[in-house]
Parts: sequence; C-alpha cells; structure tokens
Amino acid sequence: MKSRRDDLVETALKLFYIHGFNATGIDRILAESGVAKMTLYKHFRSKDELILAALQLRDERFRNWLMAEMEKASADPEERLLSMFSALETWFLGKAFKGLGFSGCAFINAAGEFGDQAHPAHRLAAEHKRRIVDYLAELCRQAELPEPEKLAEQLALLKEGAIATAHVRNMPEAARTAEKMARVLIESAKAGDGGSAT
Amino acid sequence: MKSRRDDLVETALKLFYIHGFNATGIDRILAESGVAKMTLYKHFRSKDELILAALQLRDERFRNWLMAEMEKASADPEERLLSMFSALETWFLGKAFKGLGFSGCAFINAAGEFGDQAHPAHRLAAEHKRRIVDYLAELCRQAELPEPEKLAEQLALLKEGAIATAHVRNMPEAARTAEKMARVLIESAKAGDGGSAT
DNA sequence: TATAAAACAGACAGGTCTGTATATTTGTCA
DNA sequence: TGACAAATATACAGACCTGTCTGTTTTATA
Repeated sequence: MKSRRDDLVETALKLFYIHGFNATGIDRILAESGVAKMTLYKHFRSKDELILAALQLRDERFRNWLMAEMEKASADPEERLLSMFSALETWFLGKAFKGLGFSGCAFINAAGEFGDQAHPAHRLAAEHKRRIVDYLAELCRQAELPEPEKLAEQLALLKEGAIATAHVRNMPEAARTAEKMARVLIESAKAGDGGSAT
Repeated sequence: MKSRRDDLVETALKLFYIHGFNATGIDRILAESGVAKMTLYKHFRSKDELILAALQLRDERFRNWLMAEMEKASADPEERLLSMFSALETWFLGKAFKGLGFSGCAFINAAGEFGDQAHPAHRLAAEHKRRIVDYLAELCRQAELPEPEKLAEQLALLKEGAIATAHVRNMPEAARTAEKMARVLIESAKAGDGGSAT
C-alpha cells in the first residue's frame, strides 16, 4: 500500500542521493514523483523535513540490506563480519540498490552538505553510523573476539575508508583492500589478547 | 603581494569549506572578501571556475601542511608514516588551519556535492587523493617496507576512514584508532613478507 | 450513491541565485 | 601631471527557489 507520502520520500531519497540535497529542487521531486505541491506541504512542514524523512528511510533500508547480506553470507559470526566487505563491493559496483547506482554514502554526503554538527541531518548521519558500529560490536561479541567494542570501531573505520575511497577515486576494489586489512586486524586481536586461552 | 584574485579564492575556500559549495552564494564571497562582482568575473568565467581554483588552493595547502607536519615529526620514514595520524588528530581538533576549524575533507565533501565522476571538481578530488597515496608510497619505499604501493593504499584508506568518522560522528579520537591499526598493519607487512630476511 | 477527505492543477508572492551592463573611482607608472 | 589599467558601486535581467493560496477533481468509505 504505497501512499503519496511514500512516493514522495522515495523519489526525494533517489534525487537527493544522486544530485545532492541543495542541488535538488522541490519542483523536480514533485515532477518525478507525480505528486502535487500542496500534497507535499500537507505531509511535511518544509523541505528540511522531507530531507530528514528521506535520510530516515535510507538508514532503515541500508542497514536492513547490509544485515541481510551479512546474515545470508555465513552463520559464523567472524565470517559474517568479514562478509561486510563483500557486501560493500556489491554496493560499490552499483548492484545493491536498484535505480540508484553508487554515489557514496548518503550520510557522509549529508554531513558534508550540512557541516554543522547540530544540524538534524548531521545528527541523523551520526546516529546511522553508531547503529552500524553497535551491530558490528554485537557480532564481535558473538564471535568471542577480545575487546569487541574496540574491534567494532576498527572495522567501522575500515568501512568508512572503503566507502570514501571507492567514491572519490572511483575504486570499488577498496572493498577488498579493506577486507584484507580486516583479516589482519582480527587475527592480531585474537593473538594479542585472550582469543586462545590455552 | 596579495592580489584581489587571491583574496577572492581565499575567502571562497573558507566559505565553501564551512558551508558547502551550493549553499554558498557568490554575493557572500564578495561581501566577505570586499571585492566587486565585476572583478570576480574578470578573473573567473563562472562560479564553477572559482570552485576549482579554491579546491586547487586547498590541495596545495593541505598537502604542504601534511608533509611539513610529517617531516618535522621524524626523520625515520616509518615513524614519519605513523606521524600522519598525529597530524590528522591536530586537524580534527581544529588546530591545523587557522580560521577554518574542521569540517571534514574538502574533497570528500566536493565529491559528495558533485557526485558525477566526470565533474571537474570530482576529478580534482580524486587527483588530490592520489597525490597523497603517491607520497605515502614513496615513504614506504624509503622505509623499505614490502609491497610499498599496497601498504600505501592501506594507510590512505585508514586516513579516509578516520576523516569520515571524525567528521560525521564528531570523533577526533578516530585518528588514534587509525594509528593503532596502522601499526598492526605495518608489522604484519614486515612479518608476512620480506621485512626481516634473516 | 452520498459524503468527506485527500490529492490535484496552476498561479503567484517574495526571495535568492548567477551573470551582465554602465558609469565612476582608484591606483600605477612614465 | 597625464594616461591607462584595474577595481569599484549599482542597477538589472532572467532564472530558479521555497512556500502559499484558490478552486477543482479524484478517491475512499459508509
């Protein structure tokens, strides 16, 4: 049951992601979604609110996609962690979200356009990233890796680095680079601390 | 000998970096630099050209700053490599470029706003990143580390990850996280390959 | 089918944007 | 001082932007 509101947010997300937030006018979103202007302003107080709704949709959709990819890749928590980078590669190659291609991370882009840390869009971006770290930390715990929170932060940093590199330099292979680095760091964590307490 | 053109580019860089490219109007750049509009259009064909000039200045200035920080940190190539992350921390804390604070990487931001890979600003961003990788690879060679190009790509990826994390999540400590990761990866490179051929 | 809510079309106000035109002032150098 | 180049102030065109207003048509529900 797709409402007019859903059409609007869906189209907005697509255009904001591809062309940027400030560069995308409301008229274009209305034209491509086939929704009337008054309908938009009945559902949203302003363009800013539409931006936030689009980012919320993106957060939900991206994390669902990533977690599904990782969960279908393997049942073993450690392999599941490493499979994040295979999922990233799929994304970088434009095969993850139909109709979208790869234009970097919508939240890194949002933080770039709305540089002020207090801006709602920037805060939403920070939350999105934190949620992913939380998920990685949970997997690290399941894998009984030492210092799971610390390792989760490391893996998240690798993910961000891969995204930025893949986008700015047009290098989808950054996903594999990051994967290799992750393997080294996980092994180091196991060896350096309490992995094998034999 | 600061020309009017220099004033213009300097002010443009500052405002573009803080507020974004599309969000910064020409009138504001003119007001803050105290330059007349006709003077701008005598030096630049369009706003886009001013954006490119600002990014070129940023490329030059940022790389000079980073290399100077690294070179003054240590004469040993390996320690010099690691000192990149101390420099990043300085930057993240807003102590690197006076009057600018930290609003992420101007080139990641530019790639975000100008998503098209063919856009001149996006291409300039890719070039900037490549130049830094080249510098890191040179240091890896000086340090006689195995597979210097590969390691340079890894260190560069850590740098991008630290920048994105520090900016989006407001976590300057990402610099130290990345530094620790770099130490592990360098040691692994030495052990895994031909570091100690004894 | 009757009624009410939702979405529609389209004009429009008021502001901002880039870029241009014109005429005046400033600065430099011989 | 005189001549010439550079920079200035100011107005303006034309496009685009967000958000509002009015009135009509569609859609869902009872």
